[in-house]
Amino acid sequence: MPPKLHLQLDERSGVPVYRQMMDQFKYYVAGGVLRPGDQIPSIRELASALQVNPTTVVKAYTELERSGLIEKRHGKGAFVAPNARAFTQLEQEEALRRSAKQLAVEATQMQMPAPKVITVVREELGALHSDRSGEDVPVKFAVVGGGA
Amino acid sequence: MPPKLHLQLDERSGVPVYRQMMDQFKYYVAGGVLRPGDQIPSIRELASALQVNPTTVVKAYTELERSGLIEKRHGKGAFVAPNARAFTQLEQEEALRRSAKQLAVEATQMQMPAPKVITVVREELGALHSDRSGEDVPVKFAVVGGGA
DNA sequence: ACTCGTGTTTGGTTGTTATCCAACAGTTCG
DNA sequence: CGAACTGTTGGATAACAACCAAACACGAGT
Repeated sequence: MPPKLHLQLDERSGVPVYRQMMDQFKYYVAGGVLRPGDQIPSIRELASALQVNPTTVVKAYTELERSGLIEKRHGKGAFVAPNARAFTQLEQEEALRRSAKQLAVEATQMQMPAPKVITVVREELGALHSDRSGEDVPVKFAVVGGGA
Repeated sequence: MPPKLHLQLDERSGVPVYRQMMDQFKYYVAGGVLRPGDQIPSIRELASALQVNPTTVVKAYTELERSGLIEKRHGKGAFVAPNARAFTQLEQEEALRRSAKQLAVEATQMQMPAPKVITVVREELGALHSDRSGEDVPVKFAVVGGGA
């Protein structure tokens, strides 16, 4: 029972596409949305859905497999590895801290007051939480361009 | 009177170094820390301080000049362009929204509750605000590795 | 067997990123 | 002038990212 995934690529971020895909699978596993044994999109399927080259997905999946997070099975598909485990709350915090730090650096350089930063973050969180469209739509994966 | 800058490179972010440098100069100008006419580090000086190749700084400066944010003057140095202006509060919010969105995506994928996200953001903001060491140190630019 | 969807592999092309080295040229000051 | 800064330019190398295309191999179903 693979859950609905919502992978989001930002072309203008400068971050390699395969890295973005890797990161987001990691987050899904870290948060327990994706659990051991769950099937994830096939290489061709994901490549098609995200409009990227299949070899790019291959690279992401290969790296994820090398790190032990997923398993590719010839002829069957790709699955979350049996021993892949969700992060503890502490680990999740540390994982999120990287992005939070980047945000903090930018905000500080712009001399933006903390309350305003918090407001923006709240808004973005809210935007995603309310974005539960596609929940019972017959689409497994939604591609959302960078939003800009 | 160029203010003290605190440029921070994260090698593991996947974002090209010259892009990181560009972004941070943009933020400093956006927030009014860097103002028109202010001198910014020379190419060689910045390259040395951040331990990157001078040509990498050249690329960043050239792009920034092309976008009208700075000016390079042969033999004299690099300066914030006369017509470079700080962002309005609304523009600052929009600029920060990009990073905030990325943070929100990750948090959501990890199913992290909003309050916990806010807490982490607050902590990182606080860490930078208290990090005023090097304020009156005879160093113009501090290099801070990705922090991890 | 056949077919379809799966992962696998190979080779090539294109463009980007970043490095290193070297030389040239403008500015300022002693 | 000469020294010490500055930006400018060119060539070369290496690694990486992403694309494209074609073929090969495994699994499950008909």
